[in-house]
Amino acid sequence: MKKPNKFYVTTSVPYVNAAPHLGFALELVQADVVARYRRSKGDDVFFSTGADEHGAKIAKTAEAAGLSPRELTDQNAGKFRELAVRLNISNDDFIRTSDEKRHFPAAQKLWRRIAEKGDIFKKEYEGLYCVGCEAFITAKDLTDGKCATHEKEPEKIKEENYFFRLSKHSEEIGRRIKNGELKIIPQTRANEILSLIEGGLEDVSFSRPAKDLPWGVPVPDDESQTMYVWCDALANYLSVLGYAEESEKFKKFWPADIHCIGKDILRFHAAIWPGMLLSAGLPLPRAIFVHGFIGADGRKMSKSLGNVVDPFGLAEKYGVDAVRYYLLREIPAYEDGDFSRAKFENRYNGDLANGLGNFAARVLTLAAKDGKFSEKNADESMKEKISEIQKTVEKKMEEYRFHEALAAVWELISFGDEYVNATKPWETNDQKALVNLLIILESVAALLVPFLPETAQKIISCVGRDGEAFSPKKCGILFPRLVTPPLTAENPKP
RNA sequence: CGCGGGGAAGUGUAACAGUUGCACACGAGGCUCAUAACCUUGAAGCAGCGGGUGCGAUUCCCGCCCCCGCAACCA
Repeated sequence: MKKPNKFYVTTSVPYVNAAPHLGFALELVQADVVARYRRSKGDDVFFSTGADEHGAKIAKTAEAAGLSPRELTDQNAGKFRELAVRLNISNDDFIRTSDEKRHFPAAQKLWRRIAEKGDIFKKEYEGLYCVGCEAFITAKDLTDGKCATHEKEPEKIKEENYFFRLSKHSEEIGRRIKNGELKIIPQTRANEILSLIEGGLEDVSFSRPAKDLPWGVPVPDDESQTMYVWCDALANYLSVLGYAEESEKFKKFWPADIHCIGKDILRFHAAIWPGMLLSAGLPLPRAIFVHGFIGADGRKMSKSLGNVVDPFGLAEKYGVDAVRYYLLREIPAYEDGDFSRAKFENRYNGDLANGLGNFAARVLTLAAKDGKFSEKNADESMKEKISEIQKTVEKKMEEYRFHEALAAVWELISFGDEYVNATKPWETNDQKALVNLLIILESVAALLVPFLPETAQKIISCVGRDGEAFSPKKCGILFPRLVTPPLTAENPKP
């Protein structure tokens, strides 16, 4: 028997400075589809997500809320964990960077490995420090020599930090990306990062004085310094597997087969992270999948605009699979997308209620009347279409084009609807047609398992296959059609 | 000259050097198993602007305009 492939998929670890929003829900759902798809192909999958919890911003937010950083991050990380549950995400683990037992030793071990290679060095850093921001700022934050947000002149401060010699690995990183050992999807993102590397990567700041940043992972053998984000947050991909103790899990699953990330953190994952791994002598991830951002009503989603979409509320109102469907179908996998109530309800009614739901209902109602069927009565007329769609879905999934994979599945639904109209089983009671329809419906459901696990399962159980026999039963309404008041001049908002 | 992405029916999208395809919405017809759903069919785009190369450009090249990201911790 063939040993199953191992497959390690991750989301990034979101910064838990605030409650999760729809953008991270997108990442979770995309990674989940990958994980479920690989499992369905027989791979041995490990799927991790988690939370990035350190840094000055968290410390500040906590203070403002009258909480300790620990209290705040417990609260917020809890929400992210809950989001994964709510969205029916099949992650195998959830790693928190504030986990002193699991994460700290891994991050510190990685640091030591890099240090042993001579790639960490101390350097005096001189910069403009704004007391209001409690952070270093750069020239672009200045207006008339003053901090744009606090209207104060920044002070010149000298600080001693550790740096990581990223520059040394520049060429090798570029080489690996070019030859496909580190694949970046989509290609445009690879081009972007390559052009950056072309210019040579600069060394990056790797620590902060502990007095300024007490909330973080201590630098090994130097209590006066705390790790800056890179060696801390990125190390989650190792710590979740038990890197510190070289566990079996780590040996089996590293390197990651795919990191799912947002475009904003591409640089860190495609430049700094590979640089660190090269230095530490660890294999590089095989691929990085980069999704875009979700806007709301055509604008950027942001707290200050007050248009942040809450994924919990959506799941509550429309159901988990509806949210998953929207994210996977409406948002182009490689690009930015948009969320609006109208678009959501359009997709819901058009594709889920009228499309999938209605097709399932009509087939099952027709078939349930007669009770029992045997696959032997099926003919070949629709087999070709089914296998064509299966092939398309497979191909699209290999390229992580989730929206196009779903579009293909809906082609099969449409084919099924046409088939019902053409064969008129309610009139002819044609057994062959009914079995064919059950098989089409079953194929649709099978293809949807990674995308809409709940719904797919429901359909599969209603189709009622037992070996070659089917005993279908009515399924109830899968997605009740939404009735919205018509948009009129007097009533422009639903 | 910082880097990159994009401008196509009302909206959203795909492919492509050779009569622009699809989806939703809209019009007409059909059907009645189904969630007023489904099927057929129609109308609707001189492809941001200007130039170049070609027998021929939406597609390749150049310039411009507009939008949007990134520019070392916003998913």
